[in-house]
Amino acid sequence: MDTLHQKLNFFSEPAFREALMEYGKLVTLKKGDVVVKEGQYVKFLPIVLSGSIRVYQQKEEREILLYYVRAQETCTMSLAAAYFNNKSSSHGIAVEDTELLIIPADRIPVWQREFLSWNRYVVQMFRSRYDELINSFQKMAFDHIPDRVWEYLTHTVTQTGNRVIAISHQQLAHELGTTRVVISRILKQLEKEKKLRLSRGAIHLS
Amino acid sequence: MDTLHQKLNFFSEPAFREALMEYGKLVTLKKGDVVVKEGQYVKFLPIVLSGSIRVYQQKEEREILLYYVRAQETCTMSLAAAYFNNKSSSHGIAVEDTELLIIPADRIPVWQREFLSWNRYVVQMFRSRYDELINSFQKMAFDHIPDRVWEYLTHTVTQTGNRVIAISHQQLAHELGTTRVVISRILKQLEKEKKLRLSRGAIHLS
DNA sequence: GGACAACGGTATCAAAAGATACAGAGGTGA
DNA sequence: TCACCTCTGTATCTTTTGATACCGTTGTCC
Repeated sequence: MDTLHQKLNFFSEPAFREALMEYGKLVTLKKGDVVVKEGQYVKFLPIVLSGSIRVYQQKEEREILLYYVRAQETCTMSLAAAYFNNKSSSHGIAVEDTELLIIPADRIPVWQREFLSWNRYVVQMFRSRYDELINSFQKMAFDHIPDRVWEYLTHTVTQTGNRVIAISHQQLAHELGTTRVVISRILKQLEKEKKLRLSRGAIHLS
Repeated sequence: MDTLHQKLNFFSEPAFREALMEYGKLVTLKKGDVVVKEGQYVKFLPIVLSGSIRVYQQKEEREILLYYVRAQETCTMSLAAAYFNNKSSSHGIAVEDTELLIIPADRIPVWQREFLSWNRYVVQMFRSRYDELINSFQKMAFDHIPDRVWEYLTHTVTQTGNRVIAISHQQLAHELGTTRVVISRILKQLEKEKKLRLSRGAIHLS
């Protein structure tokens, strides 16, 4: 088991790591636990140490996946909301067992000015979230669903290092913003092309 | 003609306005002038005082509109690039005559820590750009093109306060990421429904 | 006036994706 | 074992959107 101090050394400034240890509180979440709900004030900013959190918005029955917060990342939606003391406009749910360091909201503006590490970290996070979103946007706009499905699958395999993806067609449809029937159709086609094998609740890439 | 000082008083901190006046340089652009090109290093951060700049990305023949930088706003893409001394991944072009205050890139991390006004401004800008993009994303994903066209038109009318919109079908198609024929079809339909009148190069809302 | 380019109208065809419906397979718990 | 729920396969039909092609109009520049 790594110590907290070790887990934080992706921040280069020692003084800043000290501050994180002093003000941060370690929290452990079980898969499915809710981190934030829409409408709640954001009093603590989470930094993920291990595991991952799914952040999404809900508008009139529709769900929009914004991003996953993974190890060493933070949630920019929470950050912005906390900074201005606004309510959250998103939901966050742990998709697996997750360790968080939570930071009191009032530290944000202080550290923002005090620590270069933090400042760079924040700008970097905003930037990469924005880039991610542009990317999804572009795919949504220009790529056909079969391509997006295939990309999702290969991407997941490289991420997890496992050629077996445990997901139902329904969930996958949800991730890509379409319907189950469409996904089943496409997956079946991919199976015919020998690119994968289907089984109940799982997809095996070839 | 407003003085520069007056134009900057959307920043509340007087000391910060002083810094802006000291380090910033006023630049005037003509419609069509290029502000940044993809691949260029970003040495100056623009803050728009009047007019507007269109920021977009170009990927394999496709164009993605990111946002317009309008009065009192800055370009978050430039900000992030400048902060990390990266090349720009976007293009920026003045869509009308535009006044800019340009700030040397090295001021950004300094002011970030020195002035609360600036700090809040930056976070606020990141947040609203992100929200905008989520919004477009959502519309792109769930709304049909006719609805998006109509929304674009009414939105533009309220923005400009003018019921006449000077835009060609081709341009409009471009804005919404579709083709001219589709737009012509839809506009004709809206005209039949008496919601607007068409003329060459312009659309008159009823 | 004539050449030319941008703009707009419309028809036809094809592809992509969504909606709906129904059936069967697998797993679980009483 | 039976009831029940989730997951998957598949067929049919419709809607939406894109692609292409062709033509007339308008405005501009020599």
